[in-house]
Amino acid sequence: MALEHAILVSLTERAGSGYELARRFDRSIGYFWPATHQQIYRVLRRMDEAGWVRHTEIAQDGRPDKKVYRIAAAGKAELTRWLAEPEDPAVLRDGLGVKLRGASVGSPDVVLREVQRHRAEHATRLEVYRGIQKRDFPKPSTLHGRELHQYLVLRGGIRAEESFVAWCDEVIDALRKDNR
Amino acid sequence: MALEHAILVSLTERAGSGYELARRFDRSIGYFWPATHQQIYRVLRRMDEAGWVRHTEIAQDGRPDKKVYRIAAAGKAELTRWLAEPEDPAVLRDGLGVKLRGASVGSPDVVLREVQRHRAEHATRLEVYRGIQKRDFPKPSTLHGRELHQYLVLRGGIRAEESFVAWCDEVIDALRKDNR
DNA sequence: AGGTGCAGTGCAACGAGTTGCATAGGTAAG
DNA sequence: CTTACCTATGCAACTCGTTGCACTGCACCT
Repeated sequence: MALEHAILVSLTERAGSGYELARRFDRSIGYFWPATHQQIYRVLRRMDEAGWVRHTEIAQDGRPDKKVYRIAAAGKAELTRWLAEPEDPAVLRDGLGVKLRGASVGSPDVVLREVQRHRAEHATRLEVYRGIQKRDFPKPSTLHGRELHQYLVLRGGIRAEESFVAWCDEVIDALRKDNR
Repeated sequence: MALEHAILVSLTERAGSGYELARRFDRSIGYFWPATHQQIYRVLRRMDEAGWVRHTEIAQDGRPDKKVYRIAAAGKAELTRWLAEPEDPAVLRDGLGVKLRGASVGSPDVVLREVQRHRAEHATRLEVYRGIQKRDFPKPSTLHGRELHQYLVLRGGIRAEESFVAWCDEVIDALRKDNR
């Protein structure tokens, strides 16, 4: 259960409201640990009760009030504890693999089109990641500490998407040949 | 919700009991869609009630009785329907990325060791997959239909693990250099 | 004037996945 | 002889994640 920890990591980078955190997850951490605003609100409240974070209510005009959360000492301790704790490696869980395995039940053509769709979506994500790399990390060899770590996480995303796209191409090619 | 469909795909390959399906998931489909026996039993019962599968109780001596499930016409129809339905591409969800991003909160050394552990585990999985490839698909160019599809799914697993191992190596190298 | 979208927090219900436990007889190893 | 593991199914309780909805108010487009 790492959403708590993903939020804590994000809060060490800077404080923020539930809404802001949800946006941040959409744009960066969420590429590796997706979460909706609902989950984030619930976990923030839980962590507030546990004393891992503190919040300050901020009145805004023209906009609803917001609660800005910042990490507390107990939260930082928990984060440090979790970082040292071994975790099970992530497992692959992809419905496309299941569909491919079942392709001969229906018509393989239908599955082929689905693979093409997935290829396109993964290629789009890949381009987004590459854009971030160009903009935010133009000179990787000069990076250190936190920035280096952020860069390396992005590299993981890029590699995963590259590998996915390459797999789709292999599948598309093989299915086409088999169809003739 | 694809566990239903993963089970249906497995049952089209051959009939089996909940226990047998759980073993099968451990060894093959589960590499791409993990499931515990608990989930499988529950879903089998639900599908039985829905008429997607039928079961026959089989008495065994020396062993508990078992219920062998086979796919019904409604199940096959549902599977065909699902195969044609577009699905959201899988998202990456890896706690190691979160840890890496938080590495500078604790000591980056601790996270480095965790990355090394993950590298080893992924390398082991990769070897397992390569073993299966060698044993079951020695001549990929001769494959057609269902066998080809199974091979391609395995290729996906191999590519994913290769890419993961390569990423770990990149991270390990970069963290070591940054530490000096 | 009306619709869409953004900022902001939240409830309620549901579905999916995890963990611990129970039962029960057989077989193999120490 | 006891311990441990395998086959086989299942309940109960829980956490995690998803979806739909509600309310407020401003800004922008048509």
